[in-house]
Amino acid sequence: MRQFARRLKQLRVTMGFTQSDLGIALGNLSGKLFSQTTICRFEAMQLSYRNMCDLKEVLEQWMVAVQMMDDPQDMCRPAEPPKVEVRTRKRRTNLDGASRTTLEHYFVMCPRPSANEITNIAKRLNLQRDVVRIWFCNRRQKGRRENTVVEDRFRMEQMHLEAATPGSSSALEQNDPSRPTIPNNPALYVHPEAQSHPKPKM
Amino acid sequence: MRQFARRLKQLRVTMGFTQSDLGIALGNLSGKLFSQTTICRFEAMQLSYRNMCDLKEVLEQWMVAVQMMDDPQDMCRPAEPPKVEVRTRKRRTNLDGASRTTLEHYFVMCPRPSANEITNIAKRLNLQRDVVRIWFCNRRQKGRRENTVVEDRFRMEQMHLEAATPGSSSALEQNDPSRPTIPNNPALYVHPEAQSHPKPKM
DNA sequence: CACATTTGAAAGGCAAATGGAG
DNA sequence: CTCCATTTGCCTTTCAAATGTG
Repeated sequence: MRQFARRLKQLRVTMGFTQSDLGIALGNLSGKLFSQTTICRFEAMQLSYRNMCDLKEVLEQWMVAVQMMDDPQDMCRPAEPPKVEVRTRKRRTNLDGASRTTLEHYFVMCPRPSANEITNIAKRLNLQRDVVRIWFCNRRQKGRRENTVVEDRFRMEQMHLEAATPGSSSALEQNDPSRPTIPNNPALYVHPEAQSHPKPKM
Repeated sequence: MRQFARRLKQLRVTMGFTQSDLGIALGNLSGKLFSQTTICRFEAMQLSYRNMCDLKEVLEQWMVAVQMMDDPQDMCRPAEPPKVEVRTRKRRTNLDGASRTTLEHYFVMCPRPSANEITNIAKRLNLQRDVVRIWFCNRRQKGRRENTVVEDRFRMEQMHLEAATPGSSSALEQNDPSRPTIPNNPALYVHPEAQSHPKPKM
């Protein structure tokens, strides 16, 4: 896998593609378009193993296709316009600060609005209903997460206090596989292959 | 100006364009294509005043064009392929870690290689000659910059020492308009209009 | 070439969108 | 629909490549 990521990057660069270009190329090659960010993560192996595997497939397709290309340089770059309209994933909405504040306001008043309420809020903010619905879902999720973290901290403090019995003060502090300390992407544990290799840093 | 930036962003968002989209749109509208980064900076007013003014022109063009568009949503998005070939600015080369290290190595040996040496290095690294030449230019520039900073620090320390004569210990320390402490973009001082407004933060 | 400036590729933060299960 | 885990991307920022002027 690590192998593959490396090869991919190499090919990409020698073909003069940016991560962004590649993402677009995937789009009008197999209909699955990706952002520069995702390509970046793939190359840096910052995705879950599953995720890596899924992406690997389309990327493989691309690698084959590109090498057969007559015009070695670009060709995939300008993004064919008439092609597929398979845009499956909805474009990420970008809520502006104002909308966010308002939503937040609604949230504190009622974190779980009814279908009707959602519709109203959406109308008032001039947003798609689903955007609002999803926002509340995500917002709740966030709240829960934060609570969890707090609890965890609390729990940890307790543990520390209780562990105040100096039995074996060996520096094995960070041996707690039950909560890996990784803040954001909790899925990113260890890839099956990833054994030692303490981050080659490049 | 601040006004304009705000209006631009608003229009962009309501038209469903991302910063990236807009950059591309400018490309196949007036031939001057910009990265998402630049658009971001414009909206955040993080460019020099001059720079802002220059960009403002093309952006104005876009604002007009978009509003006349039949298809309000996209249309400018897919990036027309046959259009202009005016790609003036060279695509930014992305040197990989290895090349960089090697170049750095050459640099310590000889920070100012002759034309021939440059050609050789380029050949050896399989890079465009100009890329190498420019790299050395920029590298020297960086070196100088760092030296300057170091010297400045040194100078400041001296000043502090000398200022040990407590004559008027009023807290006017940070009144040194000759060196504004801004590390990166030294051109980004204050826009003519920018008066107070201590960063609206959004 | 030096120096100032413009500009962008890649990476990071935050969170919007998806998908499976209830 | 909700919860929860996960995928994915918009905007941002950093570092430096490219440009322009003298």
